[in-house]
Order: sequence, then structure tokens, then C-alpha cells
Amino acid sequence: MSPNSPHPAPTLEAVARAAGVSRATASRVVRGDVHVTGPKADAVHRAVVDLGYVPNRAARSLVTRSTDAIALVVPESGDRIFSDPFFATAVAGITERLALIEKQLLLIMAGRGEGPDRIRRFVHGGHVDGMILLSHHEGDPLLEVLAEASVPMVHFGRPPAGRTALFADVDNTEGGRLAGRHLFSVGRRRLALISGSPDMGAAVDRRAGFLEVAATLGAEICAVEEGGFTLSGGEAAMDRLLRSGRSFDGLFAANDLMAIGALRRLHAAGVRVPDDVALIGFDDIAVAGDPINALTTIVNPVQRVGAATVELLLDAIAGVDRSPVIVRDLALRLRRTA
Amino acid sequence: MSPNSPHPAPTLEAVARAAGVSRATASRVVRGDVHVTGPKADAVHRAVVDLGYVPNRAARSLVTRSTDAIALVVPESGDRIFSDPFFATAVAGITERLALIEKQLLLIMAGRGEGPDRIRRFVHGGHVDGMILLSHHEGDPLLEVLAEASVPMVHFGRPPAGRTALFADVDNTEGGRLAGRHLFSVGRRRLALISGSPDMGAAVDRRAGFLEVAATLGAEICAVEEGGFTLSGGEAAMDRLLRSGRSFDGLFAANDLMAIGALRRLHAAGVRVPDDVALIGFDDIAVAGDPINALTTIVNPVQRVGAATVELLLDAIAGVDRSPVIVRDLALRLRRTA
DNA sequence: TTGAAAGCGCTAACAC
DNA sequence: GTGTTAGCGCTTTCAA
Repeated sequence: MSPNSPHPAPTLEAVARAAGVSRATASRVVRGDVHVTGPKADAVHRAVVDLGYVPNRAARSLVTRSTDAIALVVPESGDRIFSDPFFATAVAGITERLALIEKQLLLIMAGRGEGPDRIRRFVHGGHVDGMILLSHHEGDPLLEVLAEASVPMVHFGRPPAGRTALFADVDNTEGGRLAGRHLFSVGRRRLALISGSPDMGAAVDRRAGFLEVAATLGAEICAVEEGGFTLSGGEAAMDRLLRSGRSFDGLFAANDLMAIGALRRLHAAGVRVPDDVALIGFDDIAVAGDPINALTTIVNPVQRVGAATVELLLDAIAGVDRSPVIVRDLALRLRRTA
Repeated sequence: MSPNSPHPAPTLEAVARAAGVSRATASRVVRGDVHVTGPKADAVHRAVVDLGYVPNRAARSLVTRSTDAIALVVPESGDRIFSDPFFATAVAGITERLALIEKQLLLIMAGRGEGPDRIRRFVHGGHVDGMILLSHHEGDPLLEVLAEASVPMVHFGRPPAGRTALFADVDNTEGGRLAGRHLFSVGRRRLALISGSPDMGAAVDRRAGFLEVAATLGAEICAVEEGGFTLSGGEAAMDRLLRSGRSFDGLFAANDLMAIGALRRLHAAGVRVPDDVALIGFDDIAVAGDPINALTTIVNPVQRVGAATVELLLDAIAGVDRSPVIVRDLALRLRRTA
């Protein structure tokens, strides 16, 4: 319980002595290096167990210049980040992949607008071997700071236009098309869209795919509102749509959170879903399946994208060249609303 | 972009040379030590900026034996952890307090039943100066492993009975009383309870407070079901309550997630809330305030508890003796359901 | 295959 | 105040 434990942690030196070998040999055995003779290796292993030896990270780091840790940088404030189940799933995908290889995950919340100084100090401080950038917004000065860091970085989600960087993502454009096609296929010809934050790649792409397919199939786009990917944003967007008096019979909300917000407002306004308006979301978060919502949506394999970002980052750290990864398997999940 | 940046990071040695002082002096200035003369200190500061010097953590760590990082250990699987907004808020409270002092947060998910070996290696590896244990369950073997670690630990929430440890928490017993008193005060005399996981302190205490006040005031406890603190657990508990045929007019669900699950089932069963059954939850998570739920609940200052765990831990690391902290200000939030 | 020895970059006595 | 110096615990040539 005391901060100063009674027994100072055993060092490699102690292990070597106990095993009757040199420190170099002990080091080799501990790291699982090849070139190890049977008897001596055994002796070292035994000593490691007996003494409860665990390598000192700092000492190892100092010479290898690597930390076995990676950072998850999230340019959002604390409450915002976890209120969207999307983040939860992303983090789950990342941590699970990382646990397999015993790398540590540092969680860096970089409150938007906070000024990137703290982050700059961090990324230059040699804390981590690489970074995953989670919810990035175009034009965020943080992007510059991170890009200048000396460790590899991969974006979770396509980076803003003009920025070439490694990333893993789903095919959001295709997702937008899928949504549009489905609304068309259930007979809707006057479509509306609640889009996400225009400074995020996912929003831009889903919108583009949706508009494209509407044009191709000959459906009319009656209205577009922005909902910022949040529940309340979705409600507000729906209110504006309702007040505008514009009539439409199909609605695509670019994520489920906004879709659920929209659904509530539609209910409140006495609009029947899907009879009057067919509604489709995006992500398939858990609550989308609640009987009360029963939201038709596009399944977003977020967890697998998370795992993919880790794979990319590990390769980048190892110096292996890779291209961005697009995780396939966007699928339509049919429920009640469309 | 390359893992080997062209310019090797400048060392303290380089700064010292550029400033025309010794390494020791440069070190003192960089660390903001007292004993710094004007001119030399200025020269060092200038050199730091010019060279873009950032101290090497590993080297510093090696000698100071501290890491400026703390771990948040969560004995839950990835999906589970973030699906309860309670966690989100707790994490927000912790990260925000930590950001102020530029300490790093390592997120350690220790999937329940995973076997504590990976964690054992971690806590003995000298990665962090201390730990915060988030959602601990009584009897979890992980607790033993963590308690043996050589760094201080503080529990987020009262530890299981019999375990003496530093913690920060709200007064859950009082919260249970508050809930009971309120139901009584709105005229309910036949009460039911949906409790949390019995291996968690918060569940035990809320239940105890609720039962105590019922006994004191002379209200009858008609039924108790366990809901495991999850939404679906709350639904299932409500189903059992309904099927049991037991009649009651007041219901306390030990967290909002279960309360919302219960509310849905009550609606589905045609039971009017609060007319037939008055319902009160605990936590005041964001969705509790949604018009669709309008849940009367006990406001749980989770974020402040999070900040308090950090304070306690920092003191413990500094060797300052502290007692567990109970954050006051549990308050009743009146909405529609009770 | 093994060992000896030279640091990695920094802090902290200890002298001056 | 400031500089000198001795490590912190580990990895990694280089020789043997």
C-alpha cells in the first residue's frame, strides 16, 4: 500500500546472478531472443519466476527508443466523446486488438479549442510509438501539430480532403448510396437528408453518396439539414425540416443518433413512420434495435475499423508501407422505419 | 511520416552546450527548479525553444522512478464499459482533472474472467505511478493482483466489504434513503426495488438505504428483483415483477439504465407511470431527462467523484495520508415518473 | 553461444 | 548558484 514498496523490484542483474549467467544472457532469454542454450535458459527462466522479475520499462525504453504504448487522440471534450456509442465501439475495437499484444493505450482527450500546446508537448515527449486519431475535424489546428510529430499516426476515418494520411474507414459514400437506394426501393421519391458535421469526412461522403444515387435514380432532394451527428442536433434538424413545410416521404439521417432524434420529433409531430416518412439511419448502434426505435439503418462495422487502425499503425511503426484500408461489409439492417 | 525522424531529438546536453552552461544547470532550469540565475536561465530557455527540446521521458523516469502516468483499470469488457453513460461521465471527470497537470491516462480494460496475468505483468512493470479502479466486483481475483502492486490505488466507488482501501464515492446509502423517502412522500406505501449487481458496493448500499427507510417509515417492501445495472437487466427484472402478480405502487430502480428498462416494460404492459406506479431511478444520466422518459431520479455527481479519485491518488503518490472521500450533494431531480 | 563493456538521456548528490 | 560525476536498468555491439 505504501508508495515505497519494501522490496525494490529485482533487476536483470539480480536475475543473472541467481541464474549464474551474465546480464547479457539473461537479457536475451528474457526477451526470447534466439541463441539460447537449454540449461542456461532454464536457469534464467527459473530465476525470473523465483524473483518475480519484470523488466523496467523506462530502462528498456531508454535504449530501444520505443515505448510499447500508443495514444488514442480524441479531439473532443469528455462528455461528448462517450455519449455517442460509436466511440465506445471504436475504443472497444482498438483496446481489444491491443490487449493481444500487450501494448498500452493512452487516452488523450484534446478538448476542441483548448489550444494544441499540451498535445504538442505530449506528442514530442516520446510517450508513445504511434497515434490513432479518432474524431478529427477539418481545419482543426491540432491536425498540424500531430502531423509534425515524429511518430506514425493513423486516422480513424478518412482524413479531411487535401490531407494525405494513413487511415482505416468504411466506404461512407457507398453507405450513402445504400441508404438512398433503399428509400427509392420502398417507393420514396421526395427525399430529405439530415447530414453530419460538414467538417468530417464521414458526413461529406455519406451525403455525396446519397445525393448521387438520388440524382441517378431520379428522386428529388427536397431538403438538407445539418445535425452535427448528435441526438439533439438531429432533433433540431428535424424541427427545421418540419417547420419548413417542405414535404418529403423519405429521410436519411447520416447517423443513428440523429435518426433517433428525428424519429422522436416525427412522433411528436404526429407524422407516421414509415407510412408518411420512411427513415433510415447509419451505424446500427445498440439502441437502434430497441423496439421503441426499430430503426432501419446501415450496419457500420466500427469495431473492425478500430482493429484495422491498429494493424495499420503497427505496420507503420515497424516501417512497413501500407495503404489506407477500407473495411467492406456495410450492410442494410431492415427494421420498422423504412 | 517515417518512423525514424531525420533529426534525432535534441538532448539536454545539446541545450546546455547551446546555452553555455552545464547539463545540471540546464536540467534545473528545464524542471523549474529554484536556484536559477537570471541570465543563464534565460539562455537555457532560449536554447530550449530554439532547439525544440522536449525531455526524454524514459531517461527521466529511469532516475526519478516515476512515470507521470496513471492507469484507469476497468474490469469490464469493451462494449459493456461504454454502454453505460455512467462510465463516460466518470472517465470525463478523471481525464479532465488529469489534463490540468499533464499526467497521462492509461486505459486498461481487464475483461472479466480473462485471467489476471496480463494485468499482473502490467502493474508490476512500472508503467504508472498509481491506479484508479473503476467498476470493481466483489470476489474478482483481479482485486488481489492489484492490491499487491507496488503503486497506490484508489477505488472509484466503495470497495467490497472487508477490503480496506482508499476510495471516493457518493453516499449511496443516503441515496437509497432519498429514493425511499420520496416515494413515501408521494403517498406510496407498497414498494418494489430493482437492485444492482449484489457484488458491487453501490448496489448493496442503495438497497440498504432504501429498505431501511421503508422500514422506518412503515412502508411495505413487496418485491425485490436484481437487474445487474444494465438496461436489459432492468427490463427483465420488470418482467419478473409484472409476472409475479405482486402489486406495488412505488418502484426504485438502483440506476437510471434499469429504470428506463423498467419504464419501457411498464408502458408495454399498460401500467400508467406515475399514476399506477411511481418510478424513481439513480444517476441522472442524460437520457433520463429525455421527454420520453422524464425520469425522476437521484442526481449522482459522478464527474466530481472522478475528480476526487484523482486528488486522492495524487496525494497517495506524494505519500500524503488521506481518508476516503464521500462526495456530498446527492440531490433529487423531480420529473414526471414520481 | 556467451560475456565484457559501452552507453541510452537524465537527475541528484556532492563539491566548489 | 553552478559544475562534476555517478549512476538509474537495460540492450547491444564486439570479442572471445
